[in-house]
Amino acid sequence: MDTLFSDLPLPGLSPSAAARLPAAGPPRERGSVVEPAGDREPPAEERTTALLDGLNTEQREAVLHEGSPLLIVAGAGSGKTRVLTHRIAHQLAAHRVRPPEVLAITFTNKAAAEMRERVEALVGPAARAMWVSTFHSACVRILRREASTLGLRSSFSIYDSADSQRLLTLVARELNLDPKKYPAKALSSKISNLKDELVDAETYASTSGAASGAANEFDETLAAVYTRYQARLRQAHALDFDDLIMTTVNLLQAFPAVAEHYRRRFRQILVDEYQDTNHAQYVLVRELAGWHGEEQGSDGRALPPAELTVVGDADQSIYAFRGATIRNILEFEADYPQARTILLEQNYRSTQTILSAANAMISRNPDRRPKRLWTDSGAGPQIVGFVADNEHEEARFVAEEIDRLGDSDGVRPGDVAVFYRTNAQSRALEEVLIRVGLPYKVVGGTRFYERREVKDAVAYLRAIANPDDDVNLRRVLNVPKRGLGDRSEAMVAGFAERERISFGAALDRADEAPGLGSRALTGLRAFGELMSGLRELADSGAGPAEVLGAVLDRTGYLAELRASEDPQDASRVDNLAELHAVATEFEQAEPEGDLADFLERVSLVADSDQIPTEDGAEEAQARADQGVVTLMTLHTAKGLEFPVVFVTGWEDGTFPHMRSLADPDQLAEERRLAYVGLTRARQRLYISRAAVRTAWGVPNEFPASRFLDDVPEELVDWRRRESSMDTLRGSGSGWGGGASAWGGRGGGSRSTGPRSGPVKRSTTAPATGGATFGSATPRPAGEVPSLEVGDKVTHDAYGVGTVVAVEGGGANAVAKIDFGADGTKRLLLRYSPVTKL
DNA sequence: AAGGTTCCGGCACGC
DNA sequence: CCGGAACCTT
Repeated sequence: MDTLFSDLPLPGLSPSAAARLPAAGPPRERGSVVEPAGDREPPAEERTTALLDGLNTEQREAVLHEGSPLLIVAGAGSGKTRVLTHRIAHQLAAHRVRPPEVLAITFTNKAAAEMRERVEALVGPAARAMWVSTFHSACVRILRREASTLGLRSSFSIYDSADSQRLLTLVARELNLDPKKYPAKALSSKISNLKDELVDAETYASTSGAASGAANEFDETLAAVYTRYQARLRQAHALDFDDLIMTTVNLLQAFPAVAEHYRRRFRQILVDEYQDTNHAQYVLVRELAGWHGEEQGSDGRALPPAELTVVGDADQSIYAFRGATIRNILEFEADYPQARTILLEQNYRSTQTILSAANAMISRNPDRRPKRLWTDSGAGPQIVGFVADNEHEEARFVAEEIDRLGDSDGVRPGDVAVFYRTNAQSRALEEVLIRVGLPYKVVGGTRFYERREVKDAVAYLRAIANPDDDVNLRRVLNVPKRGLGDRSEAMVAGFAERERISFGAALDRADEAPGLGSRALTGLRAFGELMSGLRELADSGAGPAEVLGAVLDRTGYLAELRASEDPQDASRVDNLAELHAVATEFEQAEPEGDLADFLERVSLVADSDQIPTEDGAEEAQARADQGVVTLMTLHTAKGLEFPVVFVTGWEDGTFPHMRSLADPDQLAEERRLAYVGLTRARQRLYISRAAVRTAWGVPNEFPASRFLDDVPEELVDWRRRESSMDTLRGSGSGWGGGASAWGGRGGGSRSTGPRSGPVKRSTTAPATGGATFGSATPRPAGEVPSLEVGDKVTHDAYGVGTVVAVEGGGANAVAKIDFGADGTKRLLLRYSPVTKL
C-alpha cells in the first residue's frame, strides 16, 4: 500500500511545491503575512489581468465578482477548481485580501492539497498562509486551539464510527437494552443524524417526548442513550466525527469573543461541493462568515461579513445519507438575499457523447433546475456496453478491454478507472486483474486504519495521548493477551463508575477496587506501568514514530505476531511497519508535530486521500511504470477524472441499490450517482452489467438497471446485448430459467459452493408450469404475486418457503423469504420464480 | 475465569 | 466469505 500521507497537505508546503521553489527563503511562520516580493514580479495590474487568460465569460465573471455572496453552479468538468484557484489568486494579487484571511473548505484533503498547490503556483509561497482544509480538519484545528474554553483536553480523541459504536455498545449494555432491538449501529446512525441537524441530547430529550403525546418508546430510549453517550464522550475527552462540526458551532454561538476572533480572521470564505453540506455545516459557514446580522465588533469596530463563495452542483449531490441537503444550494439565493449566481455549463473534460448520455440520464430526475453540459471538443467514440453472464465474466471483459486499449491506443493502466456501487464488488475485478497481471489499486474498502492491528496500535497511541480515553484504553487492555479478561475489566469499570472517574484513573487505583484477584491485580498494575512508561516517553518529546515503536515493542504486540504461524499475521506485521513508516514520514514533514497532531491526521484520512496522483515528482515515476488501474466506489470517484472509465454493475438491485428502489428520493440520488460516474470519463466510457451476481456466497439473478433505459440507444455500442440466459429464454426454452442462473459456468469462479449444483435443483424445483418464471424480462406488474408475511410460496430453485417480510409494493415489491435449509433470501418478486401456494 | 470455537448475521455510500 | 458475539472447553 502506498503511504497514507503521500497526498496530504503538509503544513504549508507540498512536496512538489517545495521542489519547485528551492530558494523560498527562510521558513515562514504559519499565519504570517507575506507580500509577494515586488522587484522580480510584473506590475500588479499585469499579474491580475493574466489571471483571466484562458477563462470563458462566465468563469471570468466568477473570478472577478466582488462583495455579495456568490454561488457558482458548476457542472461536472466545467473548470470549477480553476475558477476557485484563480479567484483566490486574483483577490490576493489585487490585495483585496491577505493569505491568512482566506478560508477554503474542500471536500477532501486531496482536493485541499491540490488547491493550495495551484494557488501557490499562481501567487507564490505566500499562499501557504491560507487555511485550505476539509470541514472536519478546520473544526479540529479550531477546537484544539480553543479546547480550554470548552474544558477539553487539547489532545482530545477523535472517535471514528467504529469507536463510537463500541462506546454505544457499552452505553446500551449499561442501560440494560436489548441489543437486538437497539443495535449499536442503529443508535449510532440516529445520533449521527441528530448531530448533523445540530440537535443536542438535551434538546432531543425535551422535544422528542413532548412532541408526541404518545411518547414513543424508541425515542425515549434513544434520548437516554444519547444523553449518556455524550456524557461518556465528554468524560473520555473524546469527540465523534459529527461532534467536530456541532461542537464548533456551539463554541462559536456560545462564545461571541471566539466567534469574533475567527470572523476577523477569515475575510474570504470559499466552500466547495456545497451541495454536500449538511445543516450543521451550513450553520457553521454562516457563523464563520458572520452572515447573521451583527456587524459590530465588541470594540465597536465595524465587522462586515466575510466575502462568501460557494461552489456546487445539485446534480452531483450524493451524500444525503449522511445528512447532506440539496436545500443548501437550491436556496442559497434565499439564504443570502444579495447573492449572485453564475452558471458554468461548458465542459472541458468529456466528449459530447459522454455528456449527452449524462445529460439524458440526469434529466430524468424530477424537480431539477435545468442545466445542460456541452463541449466544443467533438463527439468522440461511442459508449461501449456489455452484458455478462456473471460478475467474473464482467471482470474479464473489463480486463481484456484495458489490455486491448493498451495495444491499440497506448492507453496505460494509470489512465483507467473502474467504478462500482459497493466495495464488495471489487473482489471479482481484483481476481481477474491479478490473473492477467494488470497492476491495480483499490481505493477505500477495508481501510488501512480500520485493520485490526492498525486500530490496536492507534488505540494505544490515543490512550497514551489521552489517559481518559476509555474506549481505546479498554480496547487494548488485554491486547496482546495478558490475562485481563471480561471480569477484570468489568470490575475496574464498575469501580470507575462508582468513583465517577475515568477507566484510566480507576486503573491507577486498581488496588482499591473490590473483587479483583491477586493475579488480575498484578496484570492490571503491570499494564498501568506499561502505559505510564509510554506516556513518559511521549511527554519527554519523543516523536510519534518513536512512541509507536515503543508501543509495538514493549507491549509484545509485534513479538506475538512475529511468532505466529498464521500467514495473515505476517501481513499484519507489514501493516504495522507501514504505520510506522507513516509516522516517520509525518515526523519529517512536521518536526514540531506531537503525538496528538499525528493522531489528528490519522483520524481524518479519507479514502480519496489515497488515490494515486500523477503530479509532481510522482508523474515521472508513474509514466515509467505505466501507472495502475484504479478501482473505487462511485462515491469515492466524485471530483476525479480519467481518460477511460468503466462503470460496472448496472443492475436493478446493485445499481440502483436494492435499498433505494422503493423510495423516489433515494432513487433520484442513485441517478445522480450514475451521473457523477459517467461524467468522470474524458474519452472512453464503458457500461456493463452481470446477469447473475453472487453475494454472501449465494448467486442471484439481477435484471438490467432501469438507468440503462435513460441512456440514448444511439450513443451505445453494445458488444454483447444480452446474457446467455436471456438468449436461451428468448429461443423459447420453457423450463429452467431459474436453474440456468447457476449454469453460467462461472469462468474462474471456484464453484465449490455446497448448494450450487444444478442437479439438486432440477429435482427440487416443482413444475410450476409458468414458462416465463425466472425470466430477466420482468413480468407485468399485474402478475407480480402479492404476498403477505406468513404466506407459503414455492421457488423454482429453493423450493418451499415462508414469507417473513415484504418491502415496497407493486412492481418493485421485495420479499424476504425463509427457505429453511436454503436460508433466507431477499427476492425482487418481479424477477423471481416465486409462486404463492 | 480465560481462551478457543462455533455460529450468526451482514453488503450501501464516508468524514 | 468474514468478523464479532454467544458458547463451550480447560
